[in-house]
Amino acid sequence: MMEIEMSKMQPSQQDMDLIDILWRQDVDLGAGREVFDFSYRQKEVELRRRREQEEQELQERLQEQEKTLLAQLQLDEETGEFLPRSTPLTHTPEADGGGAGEITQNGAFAEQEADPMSFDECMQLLAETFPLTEPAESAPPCLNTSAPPSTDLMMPADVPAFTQNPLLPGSLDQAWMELLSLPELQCLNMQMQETLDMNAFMKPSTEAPTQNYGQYLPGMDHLGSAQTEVCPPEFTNTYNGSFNTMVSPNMNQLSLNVPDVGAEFGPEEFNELFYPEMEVKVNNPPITSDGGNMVGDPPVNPIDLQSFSPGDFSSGKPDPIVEFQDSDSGLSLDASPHMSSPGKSITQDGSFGFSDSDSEEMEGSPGSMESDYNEIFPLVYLNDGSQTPLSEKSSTEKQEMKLKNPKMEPAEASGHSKPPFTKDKLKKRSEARLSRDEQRAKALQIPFTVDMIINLPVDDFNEMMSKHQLNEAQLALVRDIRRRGKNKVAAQNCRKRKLENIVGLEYELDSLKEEKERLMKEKSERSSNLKEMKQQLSTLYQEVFGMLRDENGKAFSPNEFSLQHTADGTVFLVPRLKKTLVKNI
DNA sequence: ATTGCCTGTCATACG
DNA sequence: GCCGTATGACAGGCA
Repeated sequence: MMEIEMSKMQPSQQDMDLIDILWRQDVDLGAGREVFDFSYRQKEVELRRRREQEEQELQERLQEQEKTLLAQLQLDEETGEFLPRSTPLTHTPEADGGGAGEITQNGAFAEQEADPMSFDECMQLLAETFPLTEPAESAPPCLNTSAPPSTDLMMPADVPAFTQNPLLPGSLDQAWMELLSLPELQCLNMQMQETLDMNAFMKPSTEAPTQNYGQYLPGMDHLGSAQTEVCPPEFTNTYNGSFNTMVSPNMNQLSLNVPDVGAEFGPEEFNELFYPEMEVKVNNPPITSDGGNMVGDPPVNPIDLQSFSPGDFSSGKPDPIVEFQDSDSGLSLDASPHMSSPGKSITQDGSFGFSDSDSEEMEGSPGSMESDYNEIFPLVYLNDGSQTPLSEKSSTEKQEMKLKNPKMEPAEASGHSKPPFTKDKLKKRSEARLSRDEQRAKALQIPFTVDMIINLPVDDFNEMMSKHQLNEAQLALVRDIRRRGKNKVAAQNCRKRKLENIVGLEYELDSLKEEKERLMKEKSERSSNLKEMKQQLSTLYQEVFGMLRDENGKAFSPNEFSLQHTADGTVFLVPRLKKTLVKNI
């Protein structure tokens, strides 16, 4: 019993691997890791417990900070603003340099005598002084309702940066820094980071594109950052919504506020908000000392925090999301409507729409016909209608084309039961082949896409051809393309069938071998039985024959007589000579 | 450099 | 006879 309990408490590495695999599989279903991971849940409970304890300490610390903050301020009775006291209590970050982390911009942690004003009084004062900060929150001195972050975040959008409020500079920064530097919150941040990444990955069609265009589209980073600066409310809402859904319920409001900061401010501001100076973070004693029980956990990386901001992911080190570009998602970038959007457009080298293999091919054969074609017709490229010069085509034909294009290359797309790598290679080769034909078609200025040429039914194909005056070379090329395309698919199907036949024959061969083995065994058994029965019959014969006597009580000679029996079981003693005679007769 | 595999293409046969 | 399909054979790319 104890062992079972222990095994439950400490799942083996194999169990953890299994859980991990199952979780990764179920992520698509929207299930979170915590559903499966026992240790994860346990960790959360432990985290919650520790967090409550830390909250207690933080409350006290924040009270201290607020007191020191207010101690440095004096109320301007004309403007109603708090102004720094003339007494130079503050230290600029530069002055602080890499010094003790306790001393920050406003000297929040300066070791001075605290103002006798209570924290509640301070909060009351703050609420009265800053009407923009929604005093309704009037803030019990609890972090969960967290006056500091929320007040900052609720500044109107036209207040450009957090630091522009001279009255609430460093102490709140410091508080947030400390909050985020706590080991538990580091852990939470990392979990949030993971979840955020996963969330972005799981919602590529709705949120991820708008969030990540900046990184997907080189040269458009400025757009991303601009978007960050003037983050539209729906964007922020979307982001918050997605974030809120992914944050575990037991995460307190403090954690929920974090992405708001990122959404409200750009990543730079976000970074500054939490890390006005790296030195402060690095040298901040509470960070390192409090992280004692999280040995090995790296400190919160500003880049990690940056990923909370929806706008510009491109700055700093590569975001994990970037990996998704290379991941084998099974999505064709060429097929993606986003990629054909004006954002990508007819790009730098005019190679819009060409696959990687196309590029490789072009590079691999610099003097080839394809590259020449590319020089001759740099932009007139036939890409599934997006760039086709099909101006004369009727709308019905275009619609037909749109309907038919999605099912192009069916044998390549889905019909194969080959291993994935084979499929990928097949696709790559197919793209290369298509690109050759496309290059040729482009060279001869054929106004159809290769897909159309190959996949249209005969009647439609003929109709299409009849509507365009093509010269001999164009006609020949079009028919070649169609023939090659169809034959290619046929060859693929043929090979597939051949493989299936081989597999089927192998299976049949195995079955026949098994059957043969079974029959041989059965034959052997029957032969053995027959032999045994013959032996028994011989024994019985001799026994019966030996018991027979003639009138004189003499035994019959086996050379002269034999026993024979009929179907009804009657046994006769037959003289051998006689029998021979009878037989002869 | 060789080899085996994969794929595209051609030629041909068949329905 | 045309078209689509099937298949053997060949060539080229690739690991």
